Amino acid sequence: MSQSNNYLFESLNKEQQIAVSHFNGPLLVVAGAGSGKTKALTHRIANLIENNKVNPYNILAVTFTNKAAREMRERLEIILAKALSDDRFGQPWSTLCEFDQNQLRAEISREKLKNLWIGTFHSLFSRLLRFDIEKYQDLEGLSWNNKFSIYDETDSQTLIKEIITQEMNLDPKQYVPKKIKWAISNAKNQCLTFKQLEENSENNMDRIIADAYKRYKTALSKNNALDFDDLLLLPVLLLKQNEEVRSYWHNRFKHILVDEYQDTNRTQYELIKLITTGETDSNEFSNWQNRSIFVVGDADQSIYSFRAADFRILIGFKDDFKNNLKDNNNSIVKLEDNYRSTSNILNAANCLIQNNTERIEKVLRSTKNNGELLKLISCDDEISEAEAITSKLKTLNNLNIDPKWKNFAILYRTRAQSRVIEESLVRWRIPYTIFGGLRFYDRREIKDAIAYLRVLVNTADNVSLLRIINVPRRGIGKTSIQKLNEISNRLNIPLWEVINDKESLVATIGRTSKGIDQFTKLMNELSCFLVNSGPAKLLQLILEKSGYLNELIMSGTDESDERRNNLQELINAATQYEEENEDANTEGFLANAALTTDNDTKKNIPNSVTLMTLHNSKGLEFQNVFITGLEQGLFPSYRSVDNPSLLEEERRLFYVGLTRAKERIFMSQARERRLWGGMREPTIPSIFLSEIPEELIDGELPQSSGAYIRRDLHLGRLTRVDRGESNTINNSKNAVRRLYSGPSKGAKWAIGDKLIHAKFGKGEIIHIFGRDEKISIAVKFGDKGSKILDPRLAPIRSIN
DNA sequence: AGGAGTGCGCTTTTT
DNA sequence: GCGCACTCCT
Repeated sequence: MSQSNNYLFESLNKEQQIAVSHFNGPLLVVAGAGSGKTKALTHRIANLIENNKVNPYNILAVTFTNKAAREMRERLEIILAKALSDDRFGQPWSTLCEFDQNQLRAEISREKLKNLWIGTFHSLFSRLLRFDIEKYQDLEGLSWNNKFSIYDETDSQTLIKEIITQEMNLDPKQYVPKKIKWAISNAKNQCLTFKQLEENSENNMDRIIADAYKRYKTALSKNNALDFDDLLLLPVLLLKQNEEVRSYWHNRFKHILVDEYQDTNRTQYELIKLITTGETDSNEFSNWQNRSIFVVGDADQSIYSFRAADFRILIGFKDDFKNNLKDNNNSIVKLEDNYRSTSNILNAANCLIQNNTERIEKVLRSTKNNGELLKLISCDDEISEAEAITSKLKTLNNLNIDPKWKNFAILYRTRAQSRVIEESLVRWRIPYTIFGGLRFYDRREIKDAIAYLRVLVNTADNVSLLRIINVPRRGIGKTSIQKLNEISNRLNIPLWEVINDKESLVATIGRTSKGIDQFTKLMNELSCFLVNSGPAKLLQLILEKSGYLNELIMSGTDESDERRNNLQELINAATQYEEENEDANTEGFLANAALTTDNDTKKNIPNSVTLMTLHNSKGLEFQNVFITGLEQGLFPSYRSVDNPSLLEEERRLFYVGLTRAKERIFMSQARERRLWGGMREPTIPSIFLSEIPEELIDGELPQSSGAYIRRDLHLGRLTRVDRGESNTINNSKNAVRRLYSGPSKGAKWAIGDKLIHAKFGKGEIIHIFGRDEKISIAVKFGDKGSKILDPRLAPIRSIN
């Protein structure tokens, strides 16, 4: 038997084989771009099941995106189906017709992989909560039940705004709900409760955030709702406090795999640790018999720290489980063979990323030839940049080198950059698909329809209730709603019950009660269908009986037609959901809808150029890649130019961009650019251009025009910063390099050194990160607090 | 109660 | 330049 499964290792290199055959204990797989990490993951799961005889029921495989989860499941199905092919049909997989292949895959999926948990963090742990949330004992006595709604960013922001303005009576201009939301989310992602936030608060703002966090939590509980962050935080709190629940999941999941480990945040990390070890204090754990934790990631591709992802978790993996390891050296495997890009591209990427201080040393080894040089295109302004890209596209297409538009991707740092490029593509009639933008489930009509479903499932959900109470119009205005809300709060009766009580309603608000009566009647009628009808039927009924559809038909505009189409698509999605899930119900569909983006369902224009942000390009590959807007203040972003750790993240983003390309890289830069519709401003070429060896670059060279845009720290405004010397620099390869030689080149810094900064004034060095040329210094500036600076870039000079 | 008009503020966004 | 959120007007 075991012999017959060697096929799992046939197509793997040595390091991949080590990763795949790993069985007991922790293993970190450092997987460079294009090194076949999905292959390692899927083959390992197959190996666990086929050779180690692990029950799929005991395996937990976690990803960050639905797309990655789906891809993993599909590839796993195929691997296992291949193994079954000989037995079943007496012939190899590749010779089977598509129908037989699909049959076999369906069988694998239905039988073998039925109990395998593979999915995103959020979907898997919301599933866990559906089982166990009622066992959670909150310190403040708050509770949830398993019909909970999942609030998206908009829903929770609505709630927070209400808390800030109504409950706390604060000025939303001074305390911007979006920022408060961000701060709360950040705390939740660090696994911090509002109490901890309160204790650590240093100023008024901190205290207000902690207070808002507390009230927000109460409000969520009142609505029987959770936000995205709670789907991870609550399981952590629950697993910590409830030994029984913890040991149940610990005993179930004996083999845990995490993809894109560099993107985990503290809460996700805690979660993984709790389930892996089954202990609240992981240092006590040592029994790795028939148990493993297998994480795959690349610190150099960590680009989501602004969402609280912390790649130091990956770097620290080795130490996390150190005490428990028999053999420390076996806890890390590096996949460095790259099967994607030419060696010129990889050399450029390797050199660039060397400039980062915080990383795990690794290189990308090419398995291909040199290929072409990286092409640098320098343009007058953003319009000629777009034109230059378009003309390059046309040339390559006409030369018949790459006769397909789908082989091109145009990447940019900010969405705003796409418009000019689109205009140019339209002008030259080049088909393109723009990636990202408004999510399907973020559309107004979709959110409305979903809100109806949510209220039917969970009548406590006031955010949804208030969204639809007057949609379509029932003549229920702001004042009546305010009154009803007041009654609800005063008497501590859920809003739904207040409006569902006809008699007291007439007594309190009189005439407007007619519209509300209409609404509650509708909802009561619809709720009869909740148990016996699936979500598709229910949606159909909602849209018909509420008059929503009618209103759209009556208005008859293009926009309303589009909305109707979208609603039809929502019903189709519900139907599909029912078909794909045996025990499909409306609750499940709602969870699915909340946690699904439509990037996968989006209709792509066939054979078109792809436009997307650099962030969106992670995990993809293209034959030819354009990286645009390589200017200081744009890429790297103006928020990062004088912050070393943010700059390192921008550099990783550029690294991600470079490593998307198989054959060719085009980098473009404009000497002047119009930002936010203002004046055209001269620019400085991106520092990253100077970090790629000259001999790898072919191109018209960037001219520096001597200014870059950055945020003025005092005014909070964007200002143009002149660099006197840079005007004199002309067309020379050294131009870019010379620009960054900065005022403090060659200066040696030590802890305790005193210096003066152009903006922050006098300060003292309290810590030094990195060494040699690549240091950053932590400086304490009297009342301005501490900053981390790059001594090569910061406007500083030493004083003694 | 709801539509038109004005002013402000601006990165990236797996879920 | 553009979206949005809030205000004022009807």
